[in-house]
Amino acid sequence: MNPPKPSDAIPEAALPRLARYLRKLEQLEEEGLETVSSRRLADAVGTNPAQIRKDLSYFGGFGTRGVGYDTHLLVKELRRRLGLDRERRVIIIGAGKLGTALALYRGFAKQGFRLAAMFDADPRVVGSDRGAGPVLSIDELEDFLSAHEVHIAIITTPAEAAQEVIDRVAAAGVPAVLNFAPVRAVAGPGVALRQVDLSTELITLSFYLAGD
Amino acid sequence: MNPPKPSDAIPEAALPRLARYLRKLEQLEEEGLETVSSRRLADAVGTNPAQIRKDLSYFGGFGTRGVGYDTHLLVKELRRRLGLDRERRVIIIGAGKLGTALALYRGFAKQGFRLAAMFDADPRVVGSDRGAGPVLSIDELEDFLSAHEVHIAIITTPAEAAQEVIDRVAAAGVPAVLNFAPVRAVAGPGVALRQVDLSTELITLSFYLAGD
DNA sequence: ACCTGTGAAGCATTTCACAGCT
DNA sequence: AGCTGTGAAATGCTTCACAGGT
Repeated sequence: MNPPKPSDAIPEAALPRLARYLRKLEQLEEEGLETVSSRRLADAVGTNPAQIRKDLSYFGGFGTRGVGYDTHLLVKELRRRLGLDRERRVIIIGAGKLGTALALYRGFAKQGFRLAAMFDADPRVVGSDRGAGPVLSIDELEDFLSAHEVHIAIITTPAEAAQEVIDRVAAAGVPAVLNFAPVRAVAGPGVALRQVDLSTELITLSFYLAGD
Repeated sequence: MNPPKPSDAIPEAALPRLARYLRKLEQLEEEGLETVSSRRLADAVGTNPAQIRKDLSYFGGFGTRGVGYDTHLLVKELRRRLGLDRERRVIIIGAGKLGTALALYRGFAKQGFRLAAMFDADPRVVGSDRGAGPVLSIDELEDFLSAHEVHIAIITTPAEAAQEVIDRVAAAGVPAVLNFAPVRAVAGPGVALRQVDLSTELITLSFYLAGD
């Protein structure tokens, strides 16, 4: 009867934009704006209106023709669709300078991410407080993960340790990993893995300088 | 989108990959591999051979048919084309936890990036040593930039300060900026700007969790 | 009059497939 | 035989343009 609809998923490329729209919308909401048009939002985030409408349409049309989008509703819907309507528990593995910097990042809690624990392998660091209560030993990782549901693991270990740690959290059922260690890690299916790589960013910039 | 495009020939999207190939090739070179095929490299970095050949072809064909690529030559050419065959001077603005973590990152120097100075606005931080000699006052920024050529400015200030600082370094002639502050900054033409945004990364991961 | 939602056009990037060199 | 380099096809993403609702 009904032809099978090729469920056109939301393009990977749209997600970072939707996150940006949300951040701006929350700001506009705080400023008391009740309604926002795609043009208004596009100007505010530096893109074009068609892009905004297309991106929002992946989550279903919740605008009003002739008017625009209800700011509150749009924020609420975006938060829900992006999975930000519930608390997300995060752990940081690697309590060095970078891990500590991320632990202290305030924008964290603002979007519903709660830092549940930090881990480190160095006995001199274990037990100290880096912003999320006492740093736990990496030996306690599996015990902790079987006692607490954790949604995202942030990896800020040295490069050599990263892949092993990722395998361990994945095996313990953590469904998403953000890797800051400067290696290309891999994760099995069912685990979302994103990489943030300083050296790649610097090299990309370096290319645009190449003619100096 | 953001950085200027000096050469239409090479897609923006290929640059991070080329940086990754380079890192892996340097590793293979150290292991004594004289020659590498696109298939071998593809397996090592987790992509397919056609992608590798296409990407390398943007820089001109320096492989040998029937054989593969000479590892040393390929490393040398990639380094040159990516602008890594000369020293790049970098400053970090914002000597907080994140700026300090980046300053201490060892992989930095390995690719020819030299940290020339760090700046901060907080008088309690100015003068202390965070890994690149004494932290300078942000008031000295313009003086420093007119006395020293700087290729890349890394911004690790609070969100509120980022845009102003970017305007200042851009006005002083710094051609590339890497922004870690959680705001979407803008830069005029002629300034390459890249953004690294923790909160966007977390939200993107959160989306893939949305059905929990 | 204004603004959304969306097919379709226009671009960009990735993958295929094979000619041509070693 | 093996592998690169590359047009061409396929796929994915962005922008256009307008029908349709307020």
